[in-house]
Amino acid sequence: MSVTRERILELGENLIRTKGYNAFSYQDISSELGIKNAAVHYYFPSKENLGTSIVKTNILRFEEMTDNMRTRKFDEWQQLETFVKVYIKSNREQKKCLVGSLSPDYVTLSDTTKSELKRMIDIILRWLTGLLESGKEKGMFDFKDDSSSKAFTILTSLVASLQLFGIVDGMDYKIYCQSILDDLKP
Amino acid sequence: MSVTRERILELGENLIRTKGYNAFSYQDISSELGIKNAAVHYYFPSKENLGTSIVKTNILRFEEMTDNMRTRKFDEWQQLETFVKVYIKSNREQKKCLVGSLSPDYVTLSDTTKSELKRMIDIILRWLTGLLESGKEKGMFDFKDDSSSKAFTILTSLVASLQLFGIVDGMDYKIYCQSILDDLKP
DNA sequence: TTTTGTACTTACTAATTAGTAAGTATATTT
DNA sequence: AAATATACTTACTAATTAGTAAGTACAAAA
Repeated sequence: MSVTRERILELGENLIRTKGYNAFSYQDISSELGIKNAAVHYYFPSKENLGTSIVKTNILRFEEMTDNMRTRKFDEWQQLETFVKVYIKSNREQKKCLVGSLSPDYVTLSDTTKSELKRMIDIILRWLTGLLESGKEKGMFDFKDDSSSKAFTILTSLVASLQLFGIVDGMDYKIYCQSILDDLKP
Repeated sequence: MSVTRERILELGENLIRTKGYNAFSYQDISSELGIKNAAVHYYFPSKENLGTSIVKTNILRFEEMTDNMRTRKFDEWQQLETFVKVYIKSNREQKKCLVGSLSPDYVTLSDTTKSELKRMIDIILRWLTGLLESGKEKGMFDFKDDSSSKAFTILTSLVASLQLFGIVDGMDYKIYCQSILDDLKP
């Protein structure tokens, strides 16, 4: 794969995760990479195409992470902590996560981007639900709700906390994430 | 106050809460109200001005709600339930809340809109923290964390759940909100 | 050596954007 | 009756947007 293509993907993702989908333009990308606007269209004919590709890339990255944890036989706590660390890194870089960046703009996205985003959220929730379920069975986690509700609560907490931490001050993100994890301790 | 001005405020808020700040235009408002684009500028010279006015209006509305609950001597559970009902109504109308709509676009907002949004979030969090604190003292609520962390968790859950409920299916928003409330029961 | 494919640039278009300056109709005040 | 304020419209500008068609430089394959 072309290095320029990968740079566009990476920069596009960063732009979505800082400015949002509807606030970034092909000019933002081309000027940053020192190429012309038409060069971006050469790799990604439309913004819809670029957006969809970015989501697809993120799905693959997530699946690589979970596959990797499974082959390395991470237990439920280790897997959850690894997952949370992704958000801690995002917060350190002053970025939102892709789900938290695109979801509020859902109605303005094209059908293909919509369905990839939906797929991404489904994949994350399915993984997290399974993790909570098996962790609960083993007595590693304790919570009242059913696993899919709890998965949804944890995901929404992480997603929106990245959005709000860029605004409110006087809070420590790591400590906040730790409280999410502590809440699951038996 | 002019009826057109109020219509613009209401429609602008709805547009922000459905399409997002960077996806709505003065044309969206003028065509819907059957007036000209310049008429919107007559009431709100700039988009920044309109955005800020919408946030200010929402702060007033929130303060009216909490003042009203205080004068009617609502207990902590009643107050929390009333607060949650605002989100249930939003979800029914397929809208996000204003905080959840504007926060992801924070970096793209003007300074005045930024500071009003920050003020709105601070006011909500301060109220919710106080509510949780006094409810905990009275033994009505039970939770591990400190009140301000718990307030933050509840707000983020509500904010992001409105964003994600528009995408994932097969979940009942009322039941989800109930599980947030149940979680606080002693 | 010619052809072909890759990776772009040049040069544009049509649409949309926020915003403005000047005019107009109508009601209210003086 | 004249002046003034309100609530707009008309008619525009300058900037930005996504997107395109045609050309170019260069390397690799035939």
